[in-house]
Amino acid sequence: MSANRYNPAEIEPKWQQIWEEERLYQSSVNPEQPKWYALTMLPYPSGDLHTGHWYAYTPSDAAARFRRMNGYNVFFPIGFDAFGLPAENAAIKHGAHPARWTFANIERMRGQLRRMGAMWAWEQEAVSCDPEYYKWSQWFFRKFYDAGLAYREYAPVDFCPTCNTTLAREQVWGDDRHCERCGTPVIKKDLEQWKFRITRYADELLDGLAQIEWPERVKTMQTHWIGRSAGAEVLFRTESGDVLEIFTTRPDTLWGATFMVVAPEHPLVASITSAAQQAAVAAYQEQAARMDEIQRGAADKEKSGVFTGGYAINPVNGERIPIWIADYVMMGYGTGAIMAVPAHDARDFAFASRYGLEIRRVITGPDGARGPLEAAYDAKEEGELIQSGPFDGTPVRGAVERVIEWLEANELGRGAVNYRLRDWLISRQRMWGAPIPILYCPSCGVLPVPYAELPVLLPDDAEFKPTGESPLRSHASFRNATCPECGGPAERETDTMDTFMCSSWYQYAYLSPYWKRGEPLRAEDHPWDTAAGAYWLPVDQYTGGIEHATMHLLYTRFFTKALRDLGVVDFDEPMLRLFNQGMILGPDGEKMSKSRGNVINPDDVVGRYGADTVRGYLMFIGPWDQGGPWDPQAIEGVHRFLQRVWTVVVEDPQLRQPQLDAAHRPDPAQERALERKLHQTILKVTDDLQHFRFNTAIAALMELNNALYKVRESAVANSTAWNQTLRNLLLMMAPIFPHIADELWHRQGNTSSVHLQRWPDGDPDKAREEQITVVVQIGGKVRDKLQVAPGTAAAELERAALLLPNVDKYLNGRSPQKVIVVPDKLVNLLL
RNA sequence: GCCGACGUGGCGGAAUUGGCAGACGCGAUAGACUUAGGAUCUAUUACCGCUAGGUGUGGAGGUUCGAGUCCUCUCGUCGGCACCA
Repeated sequence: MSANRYNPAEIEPKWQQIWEEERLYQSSVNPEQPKWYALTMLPYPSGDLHTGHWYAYTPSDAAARFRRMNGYNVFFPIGFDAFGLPAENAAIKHGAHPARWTFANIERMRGQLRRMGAMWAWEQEAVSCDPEYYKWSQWFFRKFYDAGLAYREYAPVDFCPTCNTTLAREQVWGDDRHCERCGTPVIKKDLEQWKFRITRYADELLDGLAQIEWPERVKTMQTHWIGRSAGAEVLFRTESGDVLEIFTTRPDTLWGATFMVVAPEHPLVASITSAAQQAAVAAYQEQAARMDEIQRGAADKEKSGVFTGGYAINPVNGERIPIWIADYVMMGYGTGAIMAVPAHDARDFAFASRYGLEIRRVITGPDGARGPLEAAYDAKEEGELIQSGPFDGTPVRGAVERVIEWLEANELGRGAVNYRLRDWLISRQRMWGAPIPILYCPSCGVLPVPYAELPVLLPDDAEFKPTGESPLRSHASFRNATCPECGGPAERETDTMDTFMCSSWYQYAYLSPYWKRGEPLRAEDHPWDTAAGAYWLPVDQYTGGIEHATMHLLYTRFFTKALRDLGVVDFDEPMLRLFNQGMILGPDGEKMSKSRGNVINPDDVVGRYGADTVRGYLMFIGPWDQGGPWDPQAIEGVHRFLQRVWTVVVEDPQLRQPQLDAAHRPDPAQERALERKLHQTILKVTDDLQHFRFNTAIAALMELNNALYKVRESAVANSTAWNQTLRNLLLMMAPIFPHIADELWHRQGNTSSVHLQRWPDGDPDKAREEQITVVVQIGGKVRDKLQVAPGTAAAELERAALLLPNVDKYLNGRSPQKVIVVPDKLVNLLL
């Protein structure tokens, strides 16, 4: 009897095994077939799969399966982003090598991932901490180095005191500038660090957004992050004759500059400062430097600054204006110096108000106002320039461009563009990452490790101590090397690469994992199988969380553009389409966390309901990009649905008694109704799945099954429509509920997998209703309804409406002044 | 402070171009079947009202024959940026 009950614990492992044995999901290059590279952000092997993984992966699997049934050759790989700090922390705690911890976790997670029943191409799995993987990460570094895209710089950098490493700017989050990983506020340090010249691609990273189908949210975040602003660089001079260059987006307000502000760290401060102001300036500089360590940019803090005692000459009008230092001017942006135009800049206005500096209006108000200002007026559209020498009377709209031309003609400045984006800092003072392949030779200087000597391997005997320092620094045989130039002793770089480096190219690694395994590398190698790349690349559909908007998703775009310029790829963007799923929350609507005690363990729920139910429930909660709370009761609904599908199929009257009494002929109208419902469902589900609307697709499947359920005891169950509906229901369930679909598919007598079938075609003619309801309103209120054939003419609808008894009652002898008829929708009679 | 998204039953959420608000599911209520039911099946379930009917998509206005959907203002929640000149 048990064989006839829905028992996911029995059928799910069975089908997973069959699929794997039959290599059902391994796809290979086939030029005859359109390809679809479906990619989902790879997991970090933290040790346990959580509900968030299920929420990210099972819908993306359903989407990939749907594509496959629609005739695409789908490549859907998986791997592990396996470098990172937790492994190192575990090593310190337990004394085991990070590799052991990592590979044990990977092994465990492979099993958990398999239980999802996803169509991953496991044979092409890639693990980023495998030397055969990171040798290519190092090869890319070397390529970037040779191309001038990787460089070393001594500069102030963000440092996380908990992770004991520097971070890229993208990895510092929030108003308290905390570490993206551990939440600790970062501090500033001056250090020698390796960076990638992502800023070289700033404009292209902006422009490229136009050619990819990514969520606007992500595009906006990247646009803001890159922060392109156009303006001018203008050459001021100090009284002592030094050039003091400023950047401004409003060169049209140059005549309104009443003072200048330079960053406290500006190199000219010392020479500008007068003897009398020296003490005050030094004190302010010291205070600013200290603030840096704590929090310089506390947003609503009142502006402060100190007069240097020095003056500059405004090149456009020869005026002598005071130079101040203030911490609201940053050394890291523009030139670290600004002209202050308090009349037309809110920050300068606040500063000038506090210190009693002149506020000179140089743009009239929209109404022509020329009087004193109560607040900064920064409009660019209305008004004209005043007190601006040759530009008096110039409309402010377009004035920026005209002033730039004038500055260039007079050699006082030039048009310039600044970006908020900074170069990508990739050095990490941690052991568990890909070593940066660089050597330092006392006589030959900084040298890249020769290609043939890659990879620079991580030692397997490193000592892990809770000192906070990378074990590579104290590992003599790692650190001591031979100079490839002079053969003398050299020292190895002990910093490793940011793990975002490894994940910037993993979509390529999957094509031919561990390419050229064991072979020495050469500069002219290609880092993956070019035949596979030519067919599969770029990625057609990428899915993952939005938290990577300005990290991974920016880095991988940069990486691809850099590879294109190196001749490695021939396209501009790595991922053509992106979808960001939302976040699954605990039953209390809060983020799942151990401390809150609201964690749902996927292993438990899979054990109770099976993977298909969990998959379906996660997709049923709501729109995938919205996320939402896990409701431990609502999952029952999806489970019941599967039970009912099971019952309909397994207890199919035709399976029990194929020849029903000839007297029990199905009612043709009922049969047509079922067929209609089927085609409506196919059209709906097809459209929904194309757009990741799993929740409404499942609702439609439930409706279809309810329709079947309602007539299963009737003679309709002995009709072609019934058979067709049952068959197509299973086909449509296959992407979301892969196990039960295949099981029932076989129980229906089919021999090849449901996952090898073509997606059904919905027929709009068969889906069309025979009768539709047209609402009859009087004065906008629904008073009656008409049942008519679709497409009934407006005149006919109006005539029929006027004959309705309710209409007669409400009109009460009056005749409508106006009649609005929308065919197939409504008749509105206005009095 | 700036930018963006979102506010719909007790709950998660549905609603082409403006055209029957509340699909589907959870929960709830009643009944059936049962030794039992936290299984299953059937019915009901936005709110007020005995009915007729009225009221309802965060709030206030507006456009329209007609607004969850469009416009203006406003409140709330979430996310991004944070003196970027």
